[in-house]
Amino acid sequence: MCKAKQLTRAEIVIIDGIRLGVIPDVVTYNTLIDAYCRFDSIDAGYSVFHRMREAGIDPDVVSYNSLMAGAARKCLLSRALDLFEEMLQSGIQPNIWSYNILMQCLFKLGKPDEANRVFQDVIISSLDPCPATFNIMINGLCKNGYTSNALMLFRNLQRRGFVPQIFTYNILINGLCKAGRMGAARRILGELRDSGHKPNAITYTTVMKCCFRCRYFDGGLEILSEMRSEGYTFDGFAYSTVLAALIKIGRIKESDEIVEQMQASGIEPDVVSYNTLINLYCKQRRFDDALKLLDEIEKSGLECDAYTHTIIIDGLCKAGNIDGARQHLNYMNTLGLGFNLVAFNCVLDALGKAGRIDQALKLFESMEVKDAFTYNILVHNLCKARRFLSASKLLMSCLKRGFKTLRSTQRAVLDGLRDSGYTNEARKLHSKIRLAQLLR
DNA sequence: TTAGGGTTAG
Repeated sequence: MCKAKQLTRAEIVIIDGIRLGVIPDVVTYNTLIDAYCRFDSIDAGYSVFHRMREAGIDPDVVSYNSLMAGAARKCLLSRALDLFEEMLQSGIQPNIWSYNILMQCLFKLGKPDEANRVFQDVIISSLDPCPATFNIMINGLCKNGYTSNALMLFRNLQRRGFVPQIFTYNILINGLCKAGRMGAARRILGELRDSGHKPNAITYTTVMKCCFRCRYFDGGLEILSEMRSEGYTFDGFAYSTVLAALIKIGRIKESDEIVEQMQASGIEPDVVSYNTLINLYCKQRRFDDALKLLDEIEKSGLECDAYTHTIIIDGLCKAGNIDGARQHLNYMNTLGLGFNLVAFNCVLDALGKAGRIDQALKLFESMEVKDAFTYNILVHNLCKARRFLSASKLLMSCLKRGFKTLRSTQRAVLDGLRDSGYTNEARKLHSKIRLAQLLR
């Protein structure tokens, strides 16, 4: 039975109770508010909240915390802040959890200074901060780019007797990895092991992802096998991470092995796992297998998404079947998936690479949205077709729009202009490029 | 009630 139905049944039980003279109290209502916010919607939680008032029962701090947490979970951050205000105005004293949620919302809103002010207030108040309070602070600081401050807070807390939890270590390791501070991340990982905690699945996937991001693929694969030997169950997320990383660097044989392991582990693939597999088959030019997977997705009750079709389009382009790719692009439009910039960019590049530059230009004109990829692709292909003046004009309009241009794109145009005798044009373009760099 | 993570293009 789904959660919403279970909740409806829970309410029926309460109504039956009322008929029998059992009046629900604030705890019963709070349980329902929390469950509705968690498994249904914040509005459903609100509805219970109002009915509670109508029944003459006053909401308490737990009722407000449940609503605030529900709003924060759904990223309705200003709504959560309004609830905090409303609680204060109703004369209800917020507890440490109200402040925890408030800090979390302020961090998510990109207001670390305000979150820090709340934290300082908590510290000097009579409220007892709990481990989650510190974890929320460390995480919020990391997420807002204040990794050094997060590390400093961590050390200060340790000096004052705070014993970090696995949560704390994971938050910090993730923050340091994302900030590129690998040495510090490694030190904290060592401290985690020394503390007697065992790294958990989250620690492993965090570090593994970081290895892949730094292009340290063998290190990532080692973590994968260590994780397996430690008995951690792998899920679709971990497999897709590894698989996508291997495909990207062209280690196709190892990709096949991962697919076998994934299939043997009995994990039910979701759309993203299917998409990653389709990408692998496309890279191997196994289009029949890729199309079989499309059928399998539909049969399993899942729906192909924009990624699925874009991967197919790119695969067809890379295999030289541009007309097939264009057909699939049209088909994609009929599915109501909307305009997909990546798919258009793939076709644009394929047309250019195949020497069909006029068709590429026509496609470019027809595109309702363009990005840095679009411009760089076309500029490169115009250079390939030795149409350097057009390439230069396009590159300038790309710079004017504030899009990033690749150094290789700039070089292709400048060299081409000079080699073809357009030295004035080359000088003009060069100064425009330098100006754009200065303004960045 | 606080932590991580997956898919496409130059």
